[in-house]
Amino acid sequence: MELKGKYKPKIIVVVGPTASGKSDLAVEIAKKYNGEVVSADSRQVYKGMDIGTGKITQKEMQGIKHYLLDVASPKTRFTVAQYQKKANQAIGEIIKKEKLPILCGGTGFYIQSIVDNIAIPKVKPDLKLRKNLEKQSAEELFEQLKKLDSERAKNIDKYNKRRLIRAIEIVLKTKKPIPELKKNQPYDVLMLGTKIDKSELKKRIEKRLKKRLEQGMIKEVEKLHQSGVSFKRLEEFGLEYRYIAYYLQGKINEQEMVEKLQKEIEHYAKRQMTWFKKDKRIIWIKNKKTALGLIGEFIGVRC
RNA sequence: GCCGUGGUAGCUCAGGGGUAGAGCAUUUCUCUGAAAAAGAAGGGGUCGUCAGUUCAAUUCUGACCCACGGCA
Repeated sequence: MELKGKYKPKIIVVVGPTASGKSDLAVEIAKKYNGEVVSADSRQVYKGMDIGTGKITQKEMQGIKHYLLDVASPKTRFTVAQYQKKANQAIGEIIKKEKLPILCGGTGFYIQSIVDNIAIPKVKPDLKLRKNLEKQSAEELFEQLKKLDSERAKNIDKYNKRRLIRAIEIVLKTKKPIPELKKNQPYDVLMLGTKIDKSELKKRIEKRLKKRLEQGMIKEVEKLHQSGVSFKRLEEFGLEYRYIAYYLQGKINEQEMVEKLQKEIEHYAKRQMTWFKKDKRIIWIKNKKTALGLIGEFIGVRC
């Protein structure tokens, strides 16, 4: 007999680009296999950001419990490190209840932080330091990093200030070079991807965008701003929040906003696919039935 | 019909005697506490057509075609 501790807990992961039907699938899986859903979305963690993020509604949840939604204020900055901790806690909780954890979302980095348990350097963001470094050019920052940590400098994107600043931040705080990225797999995962063809996805994005505008997406952003979320912060969130913020400030008109958003969301979906394509563990599924079948096999339940 | 302006990358346009650029779009990619963020690379044009001048024309000249505006 094998030791029980050797078994890794099984979790299901559902990924895919925006508007591809992940949330629905996750709920179906949960219903069929006694599961609960852990969201992996870097924007849905924020309270009050609902329509713009396409957050699942209470009704759509169909009684299935969802974790990692509404866990932070948009006035604060939520990071992967926090996500990693909270999501692992949630997964632990679900396992304790002897239910099936379903990790579902479109933020590749967040998914990776759980599935591969990446070791994120334990250096908290130092906004003051960042602001100071921000004044320098990418070239200057790169030169600095080269002196501080030549290894890291070798494979960093030397034009990307944000990355350079973070790298310098870590070296300055730890006084040590950044350790190589460690990965391990704490869970036994079945990764499923929802994908639809390009023209279909475009149509779905368009339809969804229209619907959400009718549902009061602009009002939502207005409300956030009134409650004290600055336009600058809203712009930082990207997509809906960024372009609606531009619109509310009169920087663009309504038509420009809608057109730009459509394109930007399409771009976003593509960037997501660039990330997910690399992960060969993902099984791209054509329909729900095959997905449910695969899961049945994976967890050893006959369907 | 006449006059004017313009016809350069998928789109909007810059340029200018030695075979071309920008922004957006498109394609591909990166990702170590901001990741819906932040970045990188590539493809693409016989410069409206035909002729003339010239060593050389996409650039100058002419005709023609097309678009837009004005006048009849």
